[in-house]
Amino acid sequence: MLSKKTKYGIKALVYLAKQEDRMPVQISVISKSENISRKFLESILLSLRKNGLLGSKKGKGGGYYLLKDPKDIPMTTVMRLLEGPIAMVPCVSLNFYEKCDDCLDEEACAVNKLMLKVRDNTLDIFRNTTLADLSN
Amino acid sequence: MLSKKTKYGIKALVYLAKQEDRMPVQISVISKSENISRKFLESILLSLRKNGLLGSKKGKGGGYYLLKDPKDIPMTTVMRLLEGPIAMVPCVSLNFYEKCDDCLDEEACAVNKLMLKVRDNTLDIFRNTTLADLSN
DNA sequence: TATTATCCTATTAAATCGATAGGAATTAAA
DNA sequence: TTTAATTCCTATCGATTTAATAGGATAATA
Repeated sequence: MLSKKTKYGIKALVYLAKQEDRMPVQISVISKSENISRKFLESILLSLRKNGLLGSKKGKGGGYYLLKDPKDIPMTTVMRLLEGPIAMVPCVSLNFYEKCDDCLDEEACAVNKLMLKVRDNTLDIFRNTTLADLSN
Repeated sequence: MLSKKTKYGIKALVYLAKQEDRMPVQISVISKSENISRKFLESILLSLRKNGLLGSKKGKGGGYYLLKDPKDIPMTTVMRLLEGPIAMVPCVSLNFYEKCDDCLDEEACAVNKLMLKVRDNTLDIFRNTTLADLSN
């Protein structure tokens, strides 16, 4: 299940992607428009800034803005920052790989086999969808 | 992320699917073979029996067995019983649909749009993979 | 009757999630 | 130079979920 953090994060990023200019948008504006708890959204945007996706400006007229063109931000990046691994099990994860301790032979594991297929497909979608695609 | 319950459940089902005969297999046999906590596995198999996937027999020589031919058990069934919804958000779920309370217009929602694609692909894989496929 | 299993309910420790609180730091405008 | 607006940061909290364990009830076999 997708966490609310991820859900809200995507909505906020799409909101920012829809801005023609790159003027800062205040947290409260986004939170009202998207029905997201202001404080919660604050922490989400902060983490997206720390991870290099957003820029921010303090003080009056401040807010958050995208650092790159929406069409250059694939959903793989967004999902990994917000939700973490795209794979459903660590043993098929590209960026967060971990061996299972119960599993002796990864090649022979049914879960591994199945979830590898799912990951490949999901990855394909996220790679080929950008923030720009979602904001049209 | 896949829960251990689901992971263990799939492994146990595949183990049972590999049995040529339909003789009952004891929990402890599976738990040792697959490195799964015996008590935890017990509760998992019990729930699979209550949901009509497994049969059981008590007492000496007892255990669990599949009620159907592995090739007639698609992973959609298995996943829904063990993990619940296949969709990453309730608003794109076929069997567990729920409206988001923050979302006014589902059609216009970027998360909905994206996760619908993911669900379609994942569903396709689960529909076209049976327990028999995984036990080869 | 003894033994071997599943059945059932309850409990628990740890982790995660979603949200909130309150003030520090910074910037723009009056 | 002051005031208002806004992000920044850390800490905390309650609720839920997860993974696992415990212990006895029930049933089947030999």
